[in-house]
Amino acid sequence: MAAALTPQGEDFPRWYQDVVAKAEMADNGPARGTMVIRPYGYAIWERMVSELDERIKATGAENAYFPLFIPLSYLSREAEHVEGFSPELAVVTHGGGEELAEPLVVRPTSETVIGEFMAKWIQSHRDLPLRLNQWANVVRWEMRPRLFLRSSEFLWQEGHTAHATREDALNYLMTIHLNVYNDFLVNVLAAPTYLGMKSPRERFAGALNTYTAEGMMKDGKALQMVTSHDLGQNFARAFEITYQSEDGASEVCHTTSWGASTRLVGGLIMTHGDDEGLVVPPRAAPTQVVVIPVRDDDAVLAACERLLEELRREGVRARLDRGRGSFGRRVTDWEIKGVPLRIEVGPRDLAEGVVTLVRRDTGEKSARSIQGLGAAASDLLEVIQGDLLGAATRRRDEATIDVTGIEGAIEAAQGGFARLPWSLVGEDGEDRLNAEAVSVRCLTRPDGSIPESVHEEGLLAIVARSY
RNA sequence: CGGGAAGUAGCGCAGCUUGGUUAGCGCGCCUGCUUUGGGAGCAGGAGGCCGCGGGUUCGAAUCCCGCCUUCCCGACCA
Repeated sequence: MAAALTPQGEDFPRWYQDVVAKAEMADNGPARGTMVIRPYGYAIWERMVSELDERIKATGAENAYFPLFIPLSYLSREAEHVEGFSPELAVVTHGGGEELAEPLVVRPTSETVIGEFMAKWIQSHRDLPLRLNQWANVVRWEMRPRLFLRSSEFLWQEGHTAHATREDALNYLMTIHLNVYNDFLVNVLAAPTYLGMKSPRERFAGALNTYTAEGMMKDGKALQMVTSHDLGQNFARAFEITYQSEDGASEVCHTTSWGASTRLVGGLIMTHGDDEGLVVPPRAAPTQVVVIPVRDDDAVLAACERLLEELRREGVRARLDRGRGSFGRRVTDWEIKGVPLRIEVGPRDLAEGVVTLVRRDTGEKSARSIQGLGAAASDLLEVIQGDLLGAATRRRDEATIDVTGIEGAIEAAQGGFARLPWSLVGEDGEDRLNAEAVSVRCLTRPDGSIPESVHEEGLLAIVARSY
């Protein structure tokens, strides 16, 4: 059988492109850096949206929508913010056939507009905390676009909150980072990460601190999966987001922002994919089980239909694939798309009262009784979910090497992550790493927990090549 | 944006060096028949502004200039 995809070991970037194309996830758009997300890719994104949205709402945030066009002057109000973003801004100078009095930027992120309206809506401590989230597209001009990983326009969720105290802001931010993002990454995407704080040079423009979750891709490079920012009072001062406290004094709010984007789809591909294609963890899969009749035979099709109904009764997202080409063709098509579990139904199976189950992650085949198959499939999906997390965690741990200096870190980063004391890095060390295309991905405590400050004693730096 | 490579049918490519009939091949697609337990077989068929624009020439996929897009390596980022 000819390989459908370039093997990962031969050329990983090429493998990635092949998967995106052959699994029918996305195409390049006509303008440089733009992306057309095809139904299958979008269905995976919708699974992510649904899981994230549910968790976000559970923390008390509400969805809203702010405009795509932002007056350029808004960006300028926070000095570091505009400086950080100006290289990647798309600016609209004309509208209705005339030059605009003030240029509009196409939102690269919405701290500024949302800040403006928070200032308007927040009067009293009784209005706090204000917790907003929006699902939107944003534009950041990219020099080197890659489907899902770096596109000039992408989809994301951006949360923005305002709090009375710094303590409340930080507590909430940690709830988002751990109970929303990390829970989603671990339990839905089966993607273990290193949680930590960004080094000063890697943090968001205008933030006091940025928290990250760094995933390890199968080629050993890091991908920032999500981001959460402690904005302190920087934006609150710039946009005059203030409130009157219980004792009547005027106080400046503390704000946060946090986001997760369509980049997660790229992260999913590179976390679990193999030489046969995509591997989607069951909880992230739009289709969890595909039922394939081995031949178009009335008895077989009838059995498939009954099976499909039973699976759906068990809450399994299942579909039937019939008639589209040969059996082998259908099998490989679904393998490339990474559907977690395949059920093959043929006359020989039916004669014995069984069907054949095939796991996408291991390729393992087993015959199971048709009786109670819905529940059995549902259980197996959970096993697969757990096994994928286990395998990804082992890969991450095995490819993380403790080193004692910059040289060792650069060497280790050729095939995975390196971990070393942050005190050994410093400005100079970070320069040397960056010169070798290696960067400090995050700072963590020795026990893996997230520091409160980059100045804490004993922090470790996780360094790697990255996307 | 700097360095490198490339754009010819939906996808992958040949043709270009040395301009010259209806621009080919594999896969895919359509029709029919036979098939179907791991990318099916036979027969017939459809599909091309040769990336875009300009130039040279009697004549351009082929030579020259500009632009656009894609891929790889760097600096920037979700």
